Amino acid sequence: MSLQVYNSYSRKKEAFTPLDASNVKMYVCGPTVYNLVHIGNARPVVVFDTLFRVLQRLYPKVTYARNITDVDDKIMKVAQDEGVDIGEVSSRYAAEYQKDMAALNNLEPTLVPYATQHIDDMINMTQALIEKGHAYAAEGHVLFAVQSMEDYGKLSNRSLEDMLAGARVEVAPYKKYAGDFVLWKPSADGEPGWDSPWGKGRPGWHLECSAMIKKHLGETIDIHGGGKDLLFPHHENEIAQSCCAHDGRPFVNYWMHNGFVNIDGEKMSKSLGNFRTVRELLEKFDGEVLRLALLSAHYRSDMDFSAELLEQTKTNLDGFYTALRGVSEIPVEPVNIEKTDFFKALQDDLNTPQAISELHAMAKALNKAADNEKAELKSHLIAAANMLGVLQKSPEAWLTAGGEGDITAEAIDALIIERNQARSEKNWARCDEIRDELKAQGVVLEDGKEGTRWRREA
RNA sequence: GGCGCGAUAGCAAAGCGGUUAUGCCACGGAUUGCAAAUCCGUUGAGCCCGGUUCGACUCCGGGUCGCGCCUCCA
Repeated sequence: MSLQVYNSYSRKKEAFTPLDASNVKMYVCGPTVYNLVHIGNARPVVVFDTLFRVLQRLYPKVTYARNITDVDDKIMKVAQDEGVDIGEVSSRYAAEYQKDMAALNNLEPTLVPYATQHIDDMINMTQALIEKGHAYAAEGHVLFAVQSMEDYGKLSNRSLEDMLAGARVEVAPYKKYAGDFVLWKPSADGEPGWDSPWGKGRPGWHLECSAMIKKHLGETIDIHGGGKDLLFPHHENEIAQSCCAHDGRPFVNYWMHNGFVNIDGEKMSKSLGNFRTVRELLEKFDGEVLRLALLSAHYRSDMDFSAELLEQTKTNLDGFYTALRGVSEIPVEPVNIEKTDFFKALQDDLNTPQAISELHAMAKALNKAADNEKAELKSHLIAAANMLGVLQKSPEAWLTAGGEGDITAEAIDALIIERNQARSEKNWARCDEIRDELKAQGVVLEDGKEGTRWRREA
């Protein structure tokens, strides 16, 4: 079976057929960089990074772009509060974002376009939209006239009437129609801005994605991803801008949206304040734990992020690493995982829970394997885990890594030597004493055929 | 008000119109000086009410509850 993806636009699972199989094009909405990101912001990154890995396995070349929004009112507010230039705020948090995403084993996208480096492209697109009768200038603003587009609202499945009926915002006086949205807005003195045919100003939020996609990936791309809260208005407006600027030619063939990360059943969001930053979670949990936890639910469903989930995920990873530790001397050989149930699960609209279940089956098979089967089974497990972006560390390092204040490896080894001496003398009382002492410090001893191993337990 | 999503065992979470999901936890057994790890096994499920069907957790209808979008948001 080939790759199937759920397309938000058709609201159906569809077979994936790229426009150009020699170069698949994917774009995912990145962050607005004005503070540290929370774990909910990390979900689309991990999800589409995983899809990126799957696509790379299936196609010779995949061009994956994930933008950075570095001009925005929230960035301006932070800059003003700190008395610095917006560039200082945005470059600082873009760097922090890069750091957090790398800690979650996300690959670098092929392209990371920045909004402020595409102002000309945005102005050009805005001009084209005005010329084609889809936009108008008013009081220093340029607005997109949604009524000029027949299919407006199709992605988010809503009609203009319905939207306006439920509108909770006042309509700006310069809008000809309440649903029109801003392509370009004026900047006051002291606010960041760029010269344009409509005066000094800055782009509206939706415009950058349309302009950057056109510039770097072309008029029509294969996959566009993001959180489901972007369906409306962001992605709806992107479609409007791009399709209308390109005389109705298709913009995106497959729209994909991930569900939310919840805390206590409620959406985590910066505005609600109930968020957990990736940075603070990384203090307690390895990036692989966060990543596997995010992949433990199907990407389209909402998931609750709890300490229990993370602890359970940590236990699972310990299990995988324990299986690998037992075969650490066995070399990895090249294997083809495309025919495995694991890879089939990923090809079925990125069914990561199913894939993880297959990972458990692989680990179990490895644990039970005869010596002559181990190399192949180990190689399969590692190749599969690579596809999910986990099990990237050495088992030894994973299982023995300690934090500050933990008993040192040297001290543990010394006690093990003493205990082995006691064992040879059958001094079981002393043996158990040492075991208990280490256990109290979170260290578990495992007596095996080839001597005593140890690992740390949370 | 409009549009949409979900409800699966103690917890997490999939597939599937009929045959064990899986993981964590719990319990039993093998193994071990004792453990750990591992293996084998057990308990335990599908919100409610109808309908379709030989048969429904799975399809259809109606409820109930929870969540989301319609405003910045991954």
